[in-house]
Amino acid sequence: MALQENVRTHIDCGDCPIRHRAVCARCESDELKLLEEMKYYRTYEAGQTVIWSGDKMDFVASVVEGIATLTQTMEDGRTQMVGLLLPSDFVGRPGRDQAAYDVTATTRLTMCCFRKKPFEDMMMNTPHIGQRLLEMTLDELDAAREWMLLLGRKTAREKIASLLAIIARRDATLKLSNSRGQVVFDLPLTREAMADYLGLTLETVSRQISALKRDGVIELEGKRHVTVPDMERLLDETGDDTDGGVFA
Amino acid sequence: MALQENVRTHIDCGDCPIRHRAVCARCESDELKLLEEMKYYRTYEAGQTVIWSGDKMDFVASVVEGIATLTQTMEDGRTQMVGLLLPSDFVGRPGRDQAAYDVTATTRLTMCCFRKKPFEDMMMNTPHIGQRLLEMTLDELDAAREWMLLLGRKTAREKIASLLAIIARRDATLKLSNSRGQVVFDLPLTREAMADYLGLTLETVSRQISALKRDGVIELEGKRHVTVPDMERLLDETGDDTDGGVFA
DNA sequence: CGTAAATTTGAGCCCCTTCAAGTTAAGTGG
DNA sequence: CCACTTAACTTGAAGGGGCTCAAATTTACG
Repeated sequence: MALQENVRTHIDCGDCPIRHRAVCARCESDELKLLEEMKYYRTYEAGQTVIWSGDKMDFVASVVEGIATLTQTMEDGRTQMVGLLLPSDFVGRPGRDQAAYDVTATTRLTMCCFRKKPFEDMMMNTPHIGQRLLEMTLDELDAAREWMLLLGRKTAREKIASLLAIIARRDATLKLSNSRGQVVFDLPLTREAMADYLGLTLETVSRQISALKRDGVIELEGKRHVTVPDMERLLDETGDDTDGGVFA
Repeated sequence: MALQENVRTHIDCGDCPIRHRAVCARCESDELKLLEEMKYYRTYEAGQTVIWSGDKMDFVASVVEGIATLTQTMEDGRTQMVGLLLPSDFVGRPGRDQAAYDVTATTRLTMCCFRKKPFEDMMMNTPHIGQRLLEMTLDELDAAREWMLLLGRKTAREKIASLLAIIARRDATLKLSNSRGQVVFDLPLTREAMADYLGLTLETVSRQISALKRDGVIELEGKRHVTVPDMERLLDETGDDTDGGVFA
């Protein structure tokens, strides 16, 4: 079992939970057939490293289930998370054979991997994959730029509120709770991972979470289970446009 | 002349200085012909706003000459630059009709604009444009992530050194000076623009530039003309891997 | 129940910001 | 050509937000 634990039996693309959002979203059934042939599943335990920066990558992949992080590290150990990978997100870059970032599973993680060479060949011949990948990459670029604003200009309190709002919003769409009422979710990240995401120390993260709790913006059960009694109130704390934008 | 100053006569794609690096880089001559029909040039003076965030965008464009910035602003005025647009860089997003960021010319700027609808149609039919755009977007995403590390984890001194190194390196490739010896260039940005890029105040930028000058890392003539006597030394100050990477 | 990891909390300090003033540089009109 | 104006930049002094170092507390788990 030890050796086999990160190998999974084959799943039919038609039954895949990320079928309509992943890089394969636009593929026709004949294209899916080709993908079926080059794909394989791998699973990782929480905390396991999926890829080390600089490693040779002979595959690209989609996150099927679980959460992973993309991080960059300086020589002296300073670490910055540069991406949070959720189900349907894409890992790896066609045309590059060495990983640029560390990829780490923060929960149990299942990935749908494609052997790189066949995948690249397919990208050349079928536009649907490249089109979808472009769309996803543009979305990621927008997310990265939003994060640049957070890292460069927001206060610690605003940073925490922003992170909580993002997680809350994501969970709200999944659980279809009324997004302006009470929202409940579990933090998928440790305080240290949050610090690495927000460009803070873990102590500051802890202090600001305590402060938000003290001020009634959030409620905590244990360390990870969060209740947001008033989403509007949390959004006020992020520093972002409140109205959500007639134009946005 | 006032009304006409931002309109330019037609330039043949074959003679275009960014022909081999822009979004059109992979196009065949028949594809270029199609682009010729939907393109037009516009120029802007230094300081002029090209697009306001939220504006309706009926075109996408390539920077032909000059430098522009992409910035995001919070309600209270805090601003963060999220991109620096150099010749051959692409502006706008196919499939989106409202600008997500402010675009401002920092020098005299010439752009090659494509009417959006025809451009999008062409992307559907000719893969070369989409392929190149994907490549460029992935590069931008990498740049944005490198910037996240800078914003989140670097000190003010390291931030300044990193910015100078990027500009120096870019100018070095253009002027083919020996990249490990003396490098000379002009800063294309004001202190305030640098501050907005680096997530600092303009006072801190000024102080750190003075400090680097005092320490002999750079020499200044006037406010904008910079000489780097020892590029290696400057790179040491950035906090990045010195060796440049056997693996990188 | 015991150990280690995750988290919280405290105290002091330092880097960067804020506020303020002074200096340099680049026009502009007389 | 020079006074005037304004934007860009530099420098100083003081304060604060987040960091560092340290210890206590909670939680997870064998």
